[in-house]
Amino acid sequence: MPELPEVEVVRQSLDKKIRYRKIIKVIVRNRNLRFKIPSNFEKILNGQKIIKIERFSKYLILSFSSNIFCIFHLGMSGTIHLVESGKNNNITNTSFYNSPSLPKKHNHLEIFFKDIRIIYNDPRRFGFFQIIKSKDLLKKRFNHLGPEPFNSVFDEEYLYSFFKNKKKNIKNFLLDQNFVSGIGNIYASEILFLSKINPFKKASLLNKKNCKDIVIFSRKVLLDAIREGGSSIRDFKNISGKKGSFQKNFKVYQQENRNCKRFKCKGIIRKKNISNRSTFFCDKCQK
DNA sequence: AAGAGGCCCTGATAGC
DNA sequence: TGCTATCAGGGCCTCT
Repeated sequence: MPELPEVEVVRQSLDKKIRYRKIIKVIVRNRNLRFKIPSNFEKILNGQKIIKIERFSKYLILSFSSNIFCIFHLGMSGTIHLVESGKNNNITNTSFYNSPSLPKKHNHLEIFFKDIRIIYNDPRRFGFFQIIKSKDLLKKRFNHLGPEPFNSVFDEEYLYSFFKNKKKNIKNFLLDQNFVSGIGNIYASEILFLSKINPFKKASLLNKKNCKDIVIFSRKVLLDAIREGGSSIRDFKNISGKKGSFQKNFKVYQQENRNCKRFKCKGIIRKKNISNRSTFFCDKCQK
């Protein structure tokens, strides 16, 4: 479900609601996620004070005052829900499940604060929670990931030299988190459209102008999407249940058979699979 | 070493 | 009101 913009929207809303708060209770209802939630998870989190909520790529990071960290990932279908109700926050009270905005199945985890709790829901279970015990280990955990598009390291030269002798197509590189972190299947198609690059194009064939455009439009698309509250193509919502609106700005994603939106372009938007992920592009203006 | 392919899971939707 | 096939915003592992 979430790419960098959606995860950032979740981070921002968590920051408003739970920063500086102390965890007073943790309930794990289902430990089965990508990695099993360890049996001492509740004990470790209980009593921790959150001093920061950060994000790297599509990962969220809770920093605790005791210098340990909890990282989590939403996978394809993970969502965080906020329950703000002093009265219903008694842990023995389950009536809040009747709230229409809260899912009834697949609630894996609940974290309680004074007057507030957050619930992690994940039908497909590709998300996960992990405890990281030091700053060094946190750094190591993300060591294999490439820079985010916003990082100054992610520039024309980085792309151009990275692509040298690479036979893979450019779409796959945008999805390769070792090359660049945070871009997912939606934004990859959007970035390539704005850059006028065909998603099937071999990376080694891209010139410097192509590389520069990818840098510029990666940043633009992700920033615009964050400003719009993310994209809600199925049911992405921020933690308070508000939908994002960037899906209204899609130029190619889910626009199969529509006319190309580029000024004076007579092309048609096509959908094709690349590595089993649907890929949208204009058959005329993306070379 | 790079790259292709499969797999982890449930749910919504399309087509018969 | 059935069944089956396909697809979905991610990432990791294995094989060649």
